[in-house]
Amino acid sequence: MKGPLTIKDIAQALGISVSTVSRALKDSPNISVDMRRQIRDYAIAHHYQPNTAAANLRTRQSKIIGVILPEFVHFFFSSVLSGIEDVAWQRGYNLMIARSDDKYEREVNAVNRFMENRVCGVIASLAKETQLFEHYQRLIDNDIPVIFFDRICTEIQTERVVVDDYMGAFAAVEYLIKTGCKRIFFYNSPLHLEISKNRRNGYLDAMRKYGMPIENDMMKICDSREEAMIITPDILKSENRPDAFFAVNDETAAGILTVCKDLHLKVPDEISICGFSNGAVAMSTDPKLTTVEQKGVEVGECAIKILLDKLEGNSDMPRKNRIVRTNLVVRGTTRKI
Amino acid sequence: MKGPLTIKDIAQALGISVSTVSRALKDSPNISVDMRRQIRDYAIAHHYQPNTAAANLRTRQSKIIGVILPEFVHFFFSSVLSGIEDVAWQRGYNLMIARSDDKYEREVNAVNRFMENRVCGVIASLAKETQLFEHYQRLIDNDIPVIFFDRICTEIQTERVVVDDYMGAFAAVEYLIKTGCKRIFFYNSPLHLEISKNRRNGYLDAMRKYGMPIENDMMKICDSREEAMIITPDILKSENRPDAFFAVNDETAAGILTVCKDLHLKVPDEISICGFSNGAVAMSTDPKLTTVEQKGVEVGECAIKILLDKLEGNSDMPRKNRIVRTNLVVRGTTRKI
DNA sequence: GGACCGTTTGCAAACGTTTGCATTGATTTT
DNA sequence: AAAATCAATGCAAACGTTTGCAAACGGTCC
Repeated sequence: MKGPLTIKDIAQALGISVSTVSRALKDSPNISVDMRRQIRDYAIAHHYQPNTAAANLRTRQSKIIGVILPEFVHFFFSSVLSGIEDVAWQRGYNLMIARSDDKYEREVNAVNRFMENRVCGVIASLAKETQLFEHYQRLIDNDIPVIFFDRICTEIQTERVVVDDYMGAFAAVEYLIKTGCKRIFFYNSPLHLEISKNRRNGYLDAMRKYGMPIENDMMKICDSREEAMIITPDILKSENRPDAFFAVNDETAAGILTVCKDLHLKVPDEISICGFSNGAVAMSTDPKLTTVEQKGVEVGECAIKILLDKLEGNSDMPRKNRIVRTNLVVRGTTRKI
Repeated sequence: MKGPLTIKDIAQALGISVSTVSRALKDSPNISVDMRRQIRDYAIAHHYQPNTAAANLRTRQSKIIGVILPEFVHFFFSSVLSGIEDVAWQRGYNLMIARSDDKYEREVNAVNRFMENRVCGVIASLAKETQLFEHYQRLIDNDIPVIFFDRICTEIQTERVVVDDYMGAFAAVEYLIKTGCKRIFFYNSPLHLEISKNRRNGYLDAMRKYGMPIENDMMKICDSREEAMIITPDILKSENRPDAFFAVNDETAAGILTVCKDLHLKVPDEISICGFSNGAVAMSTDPKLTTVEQKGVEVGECAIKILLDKLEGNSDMPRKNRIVRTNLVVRGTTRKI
């Protein structure tokens, strides 16, 4: 019946009042040092664990931050989560987590639950499906700051942290061009995502800069290994086949690579391939994948730092967007310069 | 100053008492249907979000379950998390998450924070470093059920869910033997982990069953690509070199594969390789990796189902351990039978 | 017309904290 | 010697729920 030890129990045991215990436990200078020591000792000896729910109720603010990710089994997203966890942990915050599974409905549900649990802030990357944003607006309206990363929402006025998709794509395509590729195909994600637009612009600008002809069917919507395995063979068998692919993630690039090998096309001599992410698969293919490194951990750290600074009022920097640089990791699926 | 809408606000607005509102919102039959409708409508119209912290305080039990993982950027662990999230979500529970980073200290800290947040249960996989378990015992002592998975703790009396490491290893090694391998090396994780012992036993029993000679230096402690890249070359250059490797995870297996190719040894003709996990890298190597599939999602689902059933008292099944079967996925790094 | 009953609602205490303010002694000032 | 100051502690209300119990109401029964 009796739950865990409370400050009331401590007060009773020591014959003092709860307020004294409460203050002593937070090292208030109002309490004499030996009283503080006495209380602290008792608390430790009896494994006192403050009930944060009660404290939160009273102070109307929690130390829980909500994180919404499209997927967990995903190199980039789990890296971001690692980054978030690391600094949240250091600064005494807890993480509540939800997975949208790229579904709008689940995302809305996650937001609702976070509100019910009175998280003090939210970090999110949009589900692919999501096109409405009132749920996030509701958070903002309730003074719960929201930070978007990667799959950001431009319709809501809030901070964002993204990877430099434009420059990543630009640099990759430029490298392909400089190593002599003439016909560079681009496999991209659906275009309503900001990241897709930015990568597309990077691709296009690089192509234009070097006066490469661009045809519409050089750009495909394809962002998984499975899709790549399906659409790539036909493309490679056409008379006017590409001599390079730039794919939106490493899995897709790996799929392309597999198809190339099946068709006995030499990589990188006949076909160059470049991915995006630099996850575990990039090191496992043969040859190893040239790819754009996306520093997930850094993105996560950055997002939570912005959030915590905002929460704690250290927002000396009112900058709204933060761009984490990408960099091209050249390996075996592209030629040398 | 005024925070979110409370039942008190609703009561006031409707000129009724808070208890009526509270009961109506939980569809108590004590409240007349039109009163219930009225209250519900108002609540929805004004986006009422119950304050779970307050409710938890009163009822002394939360709907938050704590999850401790060694790592997030890890195919198996993130799969497990996915499984956990999925059924937690369906059954109305929230997830609080922590990463031990394989450090004992961080694990203890995570447990403490979970206790402070009054999670109703914990699912954990031990950090590699952990050899003391009083922190988990403290949870149990406070009636917070703990379920271990994969890296389980045998010193604590609680439920566990593991993958069938023994049979996974046995089947893999048996397959290698049946395809003609004679000298099978085994790269394992440190032996204080239960999973390592079980896989070792699977390896040994399979070897014994077929009368294969076992030498001590055929078993190495090596569970990362980097280590594999370091120790494997020497092994392959020795006069009495192995003709097969069984590795404790896919990354390690991929490392071995890379070394083999560097040394121009034909896989699988001269050397067979089998991994463990069946993650993304298993599909990306060339040839694709033969590996023991470890159904992470299933493990996660299983763990949380056991936990929730226990919490909700549907523990009609008092079984303490649950073993999720593994199965051998034969691909290109082993010969055909 | 009083006793009884069932349905619907309200009262008030509790959950474990935090915190403004009051109280208590002790010490210093006038 | 009374007044003022100060440090240390206690009182009590509040945070937003839940829930046992009492109250009110209308009706039914004898």
